[in-house]
Amino acid sequence: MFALGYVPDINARNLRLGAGRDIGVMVTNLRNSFYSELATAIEARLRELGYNMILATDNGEETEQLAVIDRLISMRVAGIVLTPVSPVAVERLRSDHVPVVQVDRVVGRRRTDAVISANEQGAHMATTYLLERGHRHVAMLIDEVKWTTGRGRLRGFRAAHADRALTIAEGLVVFGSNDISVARRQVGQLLDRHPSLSAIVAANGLMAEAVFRELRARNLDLPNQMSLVAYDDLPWMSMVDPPITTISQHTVAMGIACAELLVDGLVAPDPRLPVTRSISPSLVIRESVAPA
Amino acid sequence: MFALGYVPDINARNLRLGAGRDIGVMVTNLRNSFYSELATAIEARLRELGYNMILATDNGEETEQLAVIDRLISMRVAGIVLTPVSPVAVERLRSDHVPVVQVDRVVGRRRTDAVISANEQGAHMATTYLLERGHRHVAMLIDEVKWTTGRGRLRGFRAAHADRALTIAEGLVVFGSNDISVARRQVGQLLDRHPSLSAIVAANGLMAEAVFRELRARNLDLPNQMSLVAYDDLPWMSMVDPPITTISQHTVAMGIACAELLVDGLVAPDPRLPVTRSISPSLVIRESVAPA
DNA sequence: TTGAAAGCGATACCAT
DNA sequence: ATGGTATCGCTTTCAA
Repeated sequence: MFALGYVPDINARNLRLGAGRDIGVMVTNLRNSFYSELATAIEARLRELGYNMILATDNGEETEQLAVIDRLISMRVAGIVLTPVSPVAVERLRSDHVPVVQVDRVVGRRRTDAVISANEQGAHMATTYLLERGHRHVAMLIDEVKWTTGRGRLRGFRAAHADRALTIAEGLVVFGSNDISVARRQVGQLLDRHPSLSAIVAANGLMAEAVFRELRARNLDLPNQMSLVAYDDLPWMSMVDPPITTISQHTVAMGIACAELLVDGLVAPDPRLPVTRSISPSLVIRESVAPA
Repeated sequence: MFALGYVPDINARNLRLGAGRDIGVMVTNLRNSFYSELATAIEARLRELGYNMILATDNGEETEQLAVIDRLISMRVAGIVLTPVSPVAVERLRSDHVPVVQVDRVVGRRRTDAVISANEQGAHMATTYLLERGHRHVAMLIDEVKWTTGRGRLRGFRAAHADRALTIAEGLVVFGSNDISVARRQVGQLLDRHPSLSAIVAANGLMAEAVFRELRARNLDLPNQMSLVAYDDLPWMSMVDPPITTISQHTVAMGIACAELLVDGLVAPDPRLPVTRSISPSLVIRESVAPA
């Protein structure tokens, strides 16, 4: 009989030490592969750095996010990485002196460490790619502008037009629902009302899916009758015909940055100023864009 | 100043009580949406039952699985749901008296609670659907038969032929690599060597992707030159053209069953015999099959 | 070098 | 009812 079977009690250890080597990671959900890839990358890097990830989801709901935060605090995690939903959640962590890294978007007035994608730059690239190919009636389908993510993407879309002294016609920025079937209907309306439209920028994976499905349902030829640039490189985008040109956010790099930034703050002898790491996205060119 | 800011220490509580209301859930990875959907469903049901999920992944590696198990045991979780990799992992839990539910596959001689999909039945349905449409040279592309999952699916494929007194030609069962590019090459060889082949059953999502990509690369008309039935209903399968006919495992139902089975065992006054819940899959008919 | 004891925070129990 | 106290297992400290 060898010592197999004995496993130290982490609870006792954490209790004695006040905190352990667990890091809470909270994302919106696991179905969206942007989040699950992000979590996977964070976990891998944390492990290398000697920490464990405690993964939780909040469905993008403020109440759930607050509940999860309480749970993580009660576990005395050493720090938290989260896709923030509400400034009060972040403020709660700050006031409890829990090291925080906000990822994907940033909320609140007081700054914390953060890892974001350069959304404005990404949308600018996507839009410019279309304008360069002669498109003059380009729409953006976007689900929200209440977070930095959506705001940045919309800004990039506008800036790309402004750079070439082009104006965006009324009604070409449409705010899509997160419910895919209503988003599809919105795409339909857009198509009906703007016959001159020749290209669409979809501000995230779900919006891209709505556009793609509606175009196919209407038998519109992608890319010849309508061009599409998406945002986020999801698995289906390389499988469909034609494969979709899109902006990749380099999710793995973002996850690695989250882990490193958090641990860096943890081991720092004294508090430093919050730092924001911005990861540049890139355009992955496939076949969903044709010249106007 | 109200009582905000005080959060009880779960570590102290768990230490005192010996175990808490945390349930460990271990799956292979989070990128495969079968697993992430499963985890999501388990978490939702656990939460309703008053438990928290601690999610971990093991990349299908025995050493990682054992390490994760130690970590979960050291946290004194009340029980564990896992997609098992190795009998020794399960035996380890058993000998530590940790309630276990095996999900998706079952390992080891000693039985524990388990939730599995009726793999044989699913593959039987998929194969029969093809045979009924006149296909006589049907291949199965399968990644493994070392687990109950793959063994069941292969058995179903064989049984469907046997039921109609049909034989499966030499070389029509091909063991595909988990590396998608080598799996594609294997599909290519299959196609080259068996010109009479008219349909393929892909035993999981990855194998289906390999078939789909190789058919498209060769400009083979799906379904008219080659029919395909997949296993697992992944997001891309409804987006491609033609959409893929496949076997849905009812992942959400499986997750719910895991949570309920585990909690049932937890609250039972005294130990009961292990129970296995088998969830019947169903065929979702789309457009990747044509008559022979 | 080795060993004994204090203390972390929540809980259960017992005594008041 | 109400409050004081021992206890869980681990780490740290202090003494022998």
